[in-house]
Amino acid sequence: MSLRHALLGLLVDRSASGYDLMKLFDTSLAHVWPATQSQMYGELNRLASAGLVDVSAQGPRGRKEYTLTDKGREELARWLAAPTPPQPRRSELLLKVFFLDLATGDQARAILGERERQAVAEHERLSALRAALGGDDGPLTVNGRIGLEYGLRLAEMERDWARWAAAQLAPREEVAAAAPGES
Amino acid sequence: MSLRHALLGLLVDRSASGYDLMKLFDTSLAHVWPATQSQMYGELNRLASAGLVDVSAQGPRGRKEYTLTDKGREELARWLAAPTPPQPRRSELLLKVFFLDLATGDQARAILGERERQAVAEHERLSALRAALGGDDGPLTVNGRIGLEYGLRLAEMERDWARWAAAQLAPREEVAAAAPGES
DNA sequence: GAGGCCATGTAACATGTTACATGATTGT
DNA sequence: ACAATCATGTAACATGTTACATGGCCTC
Repeated sequence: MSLRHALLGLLVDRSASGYDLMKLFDTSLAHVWPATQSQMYGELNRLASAGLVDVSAQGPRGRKEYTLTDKGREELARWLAAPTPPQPRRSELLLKVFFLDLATGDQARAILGERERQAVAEHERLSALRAALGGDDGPLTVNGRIGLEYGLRLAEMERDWARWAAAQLAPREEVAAAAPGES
Repeated sequence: MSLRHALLGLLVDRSASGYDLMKLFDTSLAHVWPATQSQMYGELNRLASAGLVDVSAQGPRGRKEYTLTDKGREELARWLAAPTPPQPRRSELLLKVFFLDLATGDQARAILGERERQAVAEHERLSALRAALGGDDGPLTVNGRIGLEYGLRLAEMERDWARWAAAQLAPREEVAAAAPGES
């Protein structure tokens, strides 16, 4: 239920409408906690009902500006202090790897090769982002850099793993390729 | 919708009941694709309706043994050959990191320290598992080792990242700690 | 006055979790 | 006969996705 905390967090140093929060999300949190527009408007209403935010102003087109309440601030603090259980990862890639012997050698190489490319692309994307951050060192930038670093390291790890895994596959193929020639 | 493919995959080289599949899951796939009992029975019924599996035998206590059909085999092959889109990661840890400046220094250190411990524990668990696999080299063991290696590398990456991140935090603290003394 | 953005919402559906319900069979 | 295990299922709820609906405001 952490979309709730993401929204509370964004409201800490500014009041904003659902629409504003959506935009903020897309340019910041989207990569660690994707959420759709539907979800956000729904959650904001629930947040208001629960008294964690207030509708502090009504604007032009039915615009509702939300402001964090003390109760909301408390909830956010509680969440930050609470343990973060390791969440079970659901990975389609690893599921395919589990059944890799059901695929042809070409398919297996394609699966790993594709992931390697994806990881490289992701790494480049994040590198560019980090470069754009520049030498700033405000608290927000420090946080951002720490999160970014996670993504960079993950991408490197996946890239290297995919290469390694493809190499593990190779011997099997040599055997399969040699056998028909020998018979 | 990959629970479906996980079940099809498990049925490739054996027929089994829902109960059997549940057990198999818990001792193998659970770490890459967690699923509950409820979900599996439901999915098996849907799989049977769709003609991807057959109820090949009925046993003692209403036991239904499922067997993969040709259509099911095709669907599995199709899935393996289809691209694996990188799935957006939803990470509560990274969400907290994003808001790390809202926490006290102690809280921030606790969050990262806890993750470091979790990563170390996970690494130990997987190391033990790998040791138990031994020197076998059947196709299943090769797959298993590749998946395991992913987990090991991920755990190492998280451990190192958490240490690095904690170090990034330190300067901020020194400033905060030094300032009162200077005044 | 038209197109683009601002702004919020609903409906239908898919997926996943927890808890509960029910009962048969097997081994001791 | 009792407990453990086998075996399947339903109900309620939470979360998340996609698509659609509706309309106001602003700028050119």
